[in-house]
Parts: sequence; structure tokens; C-alpha cells
Amino acid sequence: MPKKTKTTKTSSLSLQERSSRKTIIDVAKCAGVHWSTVSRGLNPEKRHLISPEMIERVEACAKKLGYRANAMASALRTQRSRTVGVIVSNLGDPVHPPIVRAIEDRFAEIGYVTIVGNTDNHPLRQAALIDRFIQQGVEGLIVATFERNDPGIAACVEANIPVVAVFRDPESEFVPSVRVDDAKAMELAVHHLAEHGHRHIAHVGGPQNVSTGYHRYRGFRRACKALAQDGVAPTAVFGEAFTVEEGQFACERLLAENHDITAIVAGNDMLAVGCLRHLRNRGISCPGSISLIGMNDMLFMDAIAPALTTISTPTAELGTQASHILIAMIKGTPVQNDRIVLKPVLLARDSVAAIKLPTRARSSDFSDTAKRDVRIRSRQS
Amino acid sequence: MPKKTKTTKTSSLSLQERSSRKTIIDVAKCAGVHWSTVSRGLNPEKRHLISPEMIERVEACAKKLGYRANAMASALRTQRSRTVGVIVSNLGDPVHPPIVRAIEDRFAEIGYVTIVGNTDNHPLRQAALIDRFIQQGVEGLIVATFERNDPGIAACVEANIPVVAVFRDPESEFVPSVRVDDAKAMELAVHHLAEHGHRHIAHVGGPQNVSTGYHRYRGFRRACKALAQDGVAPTAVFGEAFTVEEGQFACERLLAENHDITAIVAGNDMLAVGCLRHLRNRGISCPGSISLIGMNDMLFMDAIAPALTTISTPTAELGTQASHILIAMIKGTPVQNDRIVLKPVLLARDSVAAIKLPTRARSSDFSDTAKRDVRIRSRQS
DNA sequence: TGTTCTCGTGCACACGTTTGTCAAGAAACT
DNA sequence: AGTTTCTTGACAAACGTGTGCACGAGAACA
Repeated sequence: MPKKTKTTKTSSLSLQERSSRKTIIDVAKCAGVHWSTVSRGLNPEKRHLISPEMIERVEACAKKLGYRANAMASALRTQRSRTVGVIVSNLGDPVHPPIVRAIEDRFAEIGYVTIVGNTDNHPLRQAALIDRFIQQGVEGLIVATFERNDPGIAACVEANIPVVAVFRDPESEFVPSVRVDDAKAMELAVHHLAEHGHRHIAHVGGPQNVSTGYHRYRGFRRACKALAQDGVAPTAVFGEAFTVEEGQFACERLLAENHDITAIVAGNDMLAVGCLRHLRNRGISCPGSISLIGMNDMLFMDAIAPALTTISTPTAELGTQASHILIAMIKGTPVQNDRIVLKPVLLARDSVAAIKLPTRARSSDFSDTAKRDVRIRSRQS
Repeated sequence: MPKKTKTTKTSSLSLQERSSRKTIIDVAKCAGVHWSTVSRGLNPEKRHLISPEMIERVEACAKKLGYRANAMASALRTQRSRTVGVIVSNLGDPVHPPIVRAIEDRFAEIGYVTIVGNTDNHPLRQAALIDRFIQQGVEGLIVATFERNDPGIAACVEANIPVVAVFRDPESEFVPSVRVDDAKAMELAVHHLAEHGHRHIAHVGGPQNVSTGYHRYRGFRRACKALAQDGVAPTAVFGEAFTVEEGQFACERLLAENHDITAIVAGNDMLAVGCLRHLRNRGISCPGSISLIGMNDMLFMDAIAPALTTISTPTAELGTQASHILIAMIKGTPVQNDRIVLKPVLLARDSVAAIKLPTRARSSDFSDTAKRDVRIRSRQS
């Protein structure tokens, strides 16, 4: 009887190790029933198969023993891990936390758990992360790091796991996406500047291999072209990344070669803050000499000097919408609209001044800063 | 033979559903060996039991089939999920992302996956989250939401799961903690102001039920008491939370009752920005009329107006240290120091001015903003 | 050549669930 | 009363992996 010996040994060992995590078997013993009965009694979907008093008895025992279902065992059996993955480039970038937060909220509501990972924009780290998450058994993925035509998408569709792109648009037919209308955002910015009399407008853009940087630049050019008869001339420099440092350097390069620039449209607020830093270092007044518009309305952009006029991105809404789509995909529900493009809104603050008018917009009024933003909605709704 | 029918049905069904996720059995078939051999061949720790050529053959088949280990099955068998949980109050609060980011980095290095959750400071949500994470099988927990003597700790120790508190100190003997010296931080601030001639210093503090708010207030009072012979008089108001709005309201209450205040030490940067907003709305100059010091050195605090003098908190280091401790606990390694208190650093910028001197510190120099910070280290190292 | 030892592989059980199937008993029908 | 229907709970087979044990083959030794 070597089997018996082995069995006993193993089980006693595991009992020693796992302090005392209770299983349905413990609950069943306590309630004096078979464990399948416990399983059904505790599962809301199968509960109708069990008599009410039995359910009550089982639940009482479960509570008494401090029973907690083993999600791994359940996941293994049902092939549903109740887990989703979120991949961002860098949680430290202030655009991402509101998105992740919104996703976590939505999935917590349906009992799902959210795992996160950072790629730092390295395709290899992204690939490794996707691989690891699939191993982990995520039921879906929300990815904010896809480049245009990202090869990483193949790994997901191959593994047959639902993916939705957020913030960036991979422009792939296989992946639903939720993003903001980047081109439109830049058009709003350029028109806003043109209305203030600016003609020599420059773009301090971000990386062109991601949709955000690319579409924003395109939108900028399109807007300038539309205003060409008014004498609006486009100029552009690009940062290697959406960071303050890159914005600072790009701005430096821009001004070294172009001396008639009166306004800058930055690819996002980080780049804008970098521009601001360079202008400050050079002693160039903003908005006195050069006006500036950012994008995303990151935290504290209303508190910096000057309060930054920027294009607001509904980051939380991005996360919420992406979650809705992913949840539908996981449930197998047909998803009606899987190419969501949210409308950006211009927030007029203090970093844009009218040109040719000697009176500068000075923040001499003492109205509440939080209420001072002037929202200018995109015209075509 | 009803069994056969059943089996066939089940397996064919699952084959249909799970597109085609490969298992070790598939790899074993491909390599013509038993799957236990595959299991060992793919496991670095047991690989030495297998002949090199066999390992090669197995790995080739695994790669050819696109085999990905099923983490859930592995976790169930080994009782090790390679998963940790991080609990914060709100990812949208800019203190948290760097912490979470650092944790994710450290655990990614050892192949662990990080799941996150937000409590919004609701004890019930925290309890639910801890419960859910334990169900999920996390091997450890890093919690940034513990209140002092938090009852939620009981659930963790009862489940026998390693926990380390970060940022906040639950002051429990059962939980290691990694935090910054909050009291010392406020002392630095008060001394800095005293050195600039301030005598009427007020504290705009945060909630007192969490260690951060509590210790910062204590540190503030201690510093004032130490300077009592110099005529330093402490005053304090408190926000219900560490938010801009609460800071604004608290500042309003403060100034309504105290008209001789010349300096404010805020409980953190959010509260400081709130103070700034109120001062601005009231037309009170900062630092001209009232000096201000914040804490944490959140992102963009060097770009706001005025550039905020603040006490820097090494947030990423908090996450890294907490991870180190948790990893040691998970491995069973004895952890040398499980009460880590990091030293805060004062960053002198533009929101503090000397009193009684008619010349105000105006930011008229054009040196690089990023390099303008003056770091004042805590004296007793 | 027989014995012992090492090394590599196969076998089978267990981890904790979920769930299809079925037996037993009660209730309702003919 | 006999038969059918319905309810309730028990049984056992997976989900995919890790690992102690057994076993066979080859090497080393007397």
C-alpha cells in the first residue's frame, strides 16, 4: 500500500504549509453535505437548484469558517480568470492614471481584478508584458501603448484574446479603439490662435510613430492649410517623447531657427511645460511674446504660470468607454460601435494673448481660478 | 458506456471554445515524450534532471506550437500565484502613481504580476478589496491606505498573507512599513520659515486619522514649540482630505479667523495648491504677503506660480523599499529592517519670502528652472 | 559477470473548483 | 395503487500543472 502512505504524507504536508485556508470541503463537512452542494449554494447562478434552508446552512458554515473561494481553482475549472490587463507606457505620466483608474473602477464593479504593466515604450517590454498577461489568463487587454500597425496586436489575436486600444489608435481592423480626436484638437488650437491674430504658428510635436503624435501633427497642418489664405504658415519640430525635457529641447531648436514665431501649439501638456521652461530660461514672455497651447489638460495645468490654455482630453471617459467595449467582447455581446472618437474641448486660460493689441491679457481679475476656464466646444458637435 | 459519451462531449466542447491554447500534453505529443518530462524541461529549477538534448527537443516543440504555460494551473498546483496586490486610495492622486510604478517594476523583474485597487478612503471598499485580492491568491499585499490601527490588518494576518504598509504607517506590530519622516518634514518647513523671519506660522493639515496627516501636524507643533522662545506661535486648521478643494476651504477658514498669519505650512502639495487658489482669489500675494510650503514635490510643483517650496518625498523609493521587504517576506528570507523611515528633503523655490525685508524675492533670474531648486538636507542625516 | 550506483524518464496523484448525470424520494397525475 | 414528474443532493470527471516515487538502462566497481 505505498499509495496510501504517499497520499497521507502529501496531504498532511500541505495542511502544515497552507496555514489553514478553508475549502468547500471544509464547509461541506461543517454543514454535513456533499461539497458539490456547497459549490452550488455559494454560486448565485446555480443557487436555484438548492433549497433555501440548505443555502442558509451552507452560508452560515462558510461565514463561520471564514471560507474564501479559491479564484485560481475556479479560474482553472471555468477557464475564466475574472482578470483583465492594462498596459501603459508609464504610470508616472499623468495622462495614464485617470485612464487606469476608470478601468479599474468599471471592472471592479463586475468583480474583475485589474493587473497593470509599464512598457516605457519599448516594443520588447510590451511583447513580454502581453505574453505574461496571456499566461496569467487575462480575459481581456486594454492597451495604451500600441503604435500604428503595431505587430504586438498579432500576438493577441493569435491567442484569441479580446483587446481594445485606448488613447492611441493602432489603426488595425482587428482591434476596437477609443481615443480622442487628435486632429480636431489641433485644429481647435490653431483656429483659436488665428482668431487672436496669430499668423506664425509652430507645432512642437511628439513622436510620429504613435497615432497621437501623428494625428496631432496632421491636424495642425490641415488647420494651417485651411488658413493659408490668411497668411498662416506652419512650422514644426518634434520631440522624441512626450516629456518636459523633450519639449524644452524641441522649443530651443525651434526658436533657434525661426525668429518670427508668435505662437506654439504643443503636442501635449508635457511638451508645453517644456516649452514654457525654455521660454522662461530665455527670458521670453508667455503669452507676452509667444502664446502657447497644450493638450490633455493634465493635473495642475490651471495652476502653472501662466495658466495653460490647453485642449482637454476626457481621460477617465476614455477608460470607461474602453472598459465597456472590452466587457461586451468578453461577454460575447455584439459591440455596436468599436471605433469611438471623443471630442476634445478647448480650455482658454492665460497662455494665449491677442497679437497686435498692446494690452496684454493680464490675470488681474480675482475670480476663482477653477471657474475661470472658458470652454470652447468643437463646432461640429 | 455513458461515461465515454460524456467525456468526448466535454473535451470536444472545450476544444471548440478554447480556440487552441496549447498545453504541455500537446508539447509532449509533439516531442514524443511524457508530459512530466516537458514540465521539467521547461522549469529552470528542475531542468537539471533532464538531458540537454531532450531539453532542446522540448523547447523546440514548445516554441513551434506557441506553447504558453497556464499560470492558473501552475498557481493552483504550487500554491504560488506569482501575483501581488497594491492598494491605494486613488490612483488619480499624483502621489500614488510613482509608488505603484516602482512596485510594478520591482515585481516584474522577478516575474510577478501586480494587481491594483482603489479604495477612495472607504474602509469598506478597502476590506472588500483585500478580500478579493486574497481570493485571487496574491502572495503579498502592499497597502497605502491603512489608517492608524487599521482593523483591515487583521484580515491579512488572519489569512496569513504578507503585508507591508507604504506611505502611511498603521503603527501595527504585525505590519512592516516604509514611509517618510513626516514629522521631520514639517520641522524642516517650520525652521525654514523661521529662518526667513516668520513668527506667525499656520498649518493647513490633512485628516488626522491617517499617520501622514497626524505626524505632520505633530511635527509642526513640535517645531513651533522648539521655537517658542523666538515667538513662533502655531495655528492649525484641517482639511477632510488631501485635496485642492479642501485646501482652499481650509485656507479660507484659517484666514477668516487669523489676520496676522505670514506663512502657511500645508500638509501636502494638494492642500498647498488649494491655499494658493484661495490666496489668488482673495488677491493676497504669495510669497509677498504670505509664504507657503507644501509637501511631496508632486509633478509640476516647480512650474506653478509661484514655484512651490516644498518638502520632497522619495515616492519611487518608497515603492522600491516596500517591494524589497515584501519580496523577502514572500521568500521567507528574514527581513533585517522592517520599519523604514526615509528622510525628507526641503526644496527651496519661490513660495517663501523673507519677512520684514522690503525687497521681495522676485523670479527675475533666468537660470534654468529645473536647476533652481535649492536642496536643504535634513541635518541629523 | 554480478552488484551497486547514478541518471533520465514515466506514472499517477493532488491542487480546489465547476458541472453533467443520476439516484432517491416526494408530489402529482392517470 | 401505479406511474410520471419534479426536486434535491451525491458522484465523479475534468481544468493544466508539479512532483514524489518507481523503474529501466547504463556505468563503475569488485
